[in-house]
Amino acid sequence: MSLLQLSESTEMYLKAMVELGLSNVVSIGRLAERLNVTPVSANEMVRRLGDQGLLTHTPYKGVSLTDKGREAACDVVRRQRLWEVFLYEHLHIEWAKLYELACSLEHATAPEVTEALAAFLDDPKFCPRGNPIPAADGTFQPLDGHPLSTASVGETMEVLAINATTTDVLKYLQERGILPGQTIRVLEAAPLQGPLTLKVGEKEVALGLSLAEFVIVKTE
Amino acid sequence: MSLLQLSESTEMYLKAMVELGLSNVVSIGRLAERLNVTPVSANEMVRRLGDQGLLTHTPYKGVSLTDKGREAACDVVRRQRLWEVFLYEHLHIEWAKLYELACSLEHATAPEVTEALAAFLDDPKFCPRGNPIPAADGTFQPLDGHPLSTASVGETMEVLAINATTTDVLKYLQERGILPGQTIRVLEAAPLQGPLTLKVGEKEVALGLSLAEFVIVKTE
DNA sequence: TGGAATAATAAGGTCAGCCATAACATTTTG
DNA sequence: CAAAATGTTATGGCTGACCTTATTATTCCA
Repeated sequence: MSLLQLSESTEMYLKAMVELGLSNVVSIGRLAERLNVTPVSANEMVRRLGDQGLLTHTPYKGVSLTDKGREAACDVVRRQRLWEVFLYEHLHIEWAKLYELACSLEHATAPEVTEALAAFLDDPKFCPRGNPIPAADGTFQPLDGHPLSTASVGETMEVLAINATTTDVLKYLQERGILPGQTIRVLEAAPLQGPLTLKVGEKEVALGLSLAEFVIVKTE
Repeated sequence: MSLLQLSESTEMYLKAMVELGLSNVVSIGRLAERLNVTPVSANEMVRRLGDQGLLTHTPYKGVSLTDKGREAACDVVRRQRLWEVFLYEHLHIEWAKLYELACSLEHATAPEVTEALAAFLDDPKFCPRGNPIPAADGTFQPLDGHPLSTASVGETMEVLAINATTTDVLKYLQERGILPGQTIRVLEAAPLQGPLTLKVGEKEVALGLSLAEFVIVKTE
């Protein structure tokens, strides 16, 4: 079990690493973008986290989690997603706000509260955005899916999860019916990184590629 | 409704002001002691909070909340105590740890979560330590009681609330059966600020005066 | 292969909320 | 009423996590 005292900022970096792909090498730029800091700041912070043994940074290549970092990160993500479940299922908080509200709570949650919460919620396996919840022992089964942005025209898919975090993006997707469980089909992909045209339920929806990255789908 | 963004530290100062007596003039020293900072730091911070219009400081006399400060403080205390109820009633967290664990959560709680939580808990009026929970509209009915430290020999009283916050103090009192609802009698008060000897249930308990300050009682 | 994009590094700045030390003011108390 | 306790103010310092600006290094791609 992890015994480290992670700062709030550290937790955000770790969480971002998981959200950008648990085992991926992530560029400083992408990390900075996700965390809304400048690349220079991300670089500094990555050095600090490297010093703490949480991740490794290969200059000009990118960043990846160490085993220690992965463990800590899973713990953080577990807390985050458990709170999402609680806020949604029991407090009936608006779907699009779950991430942001759960995020603040996550940073403030002691291990015993995490586990008591998990028990209270009956050990849920997925958060309301469709993402898997790491287990108490640190095991974590990433989704068997891929971003909608990599889908090809004609494909019919099921939305597994929404990987976005900001309320506005979540609201945007929700308003268009792009939610976990939904079936969608790619009707058209505009050239030059243009938007996708999707069939979502009965409706046709245009979706920019960068938004499509947040939508994790599984081809049926 | 309060619209200010209060820092965590600010919230702790406001909370301490309520806990030391909503309408009392509190000395910098007492505040510093409760918050575990040096008097110099408390002084600085009090100046900052004064600048924000949350409290007034009369040099050499003490500090008291302004109306604005009282409103903000009640809000903070409401969140704190609602979380205590949740942690106790639903997550079955150890009584003595409630304050500390709820404290972290409190700082991370958005207004909509507070109100959804209150509804979920069915608008409780008291926290597990016996303290009243301020209402959503800011009204707050302090307890009609006084600290055990001011009781006189022979008095029989009911414990209304425990005003302590640290886990060790709460645990100490719990171990001696000094809990809300309990009836106690002062058998003896040692001179020179010495300890009280109490009858708690069947047992005799010695309790230092400074601990007795945390025990709010009502003479029967 | 050379220019664009991306990344790294350096230097210096900000801000909140603490700390210590020290000098000085006021209040309480014995 | 004097000494002790308490409170105030000033100065300077620290830390974490950001920021900007500027220079330099590397990688990617056309």
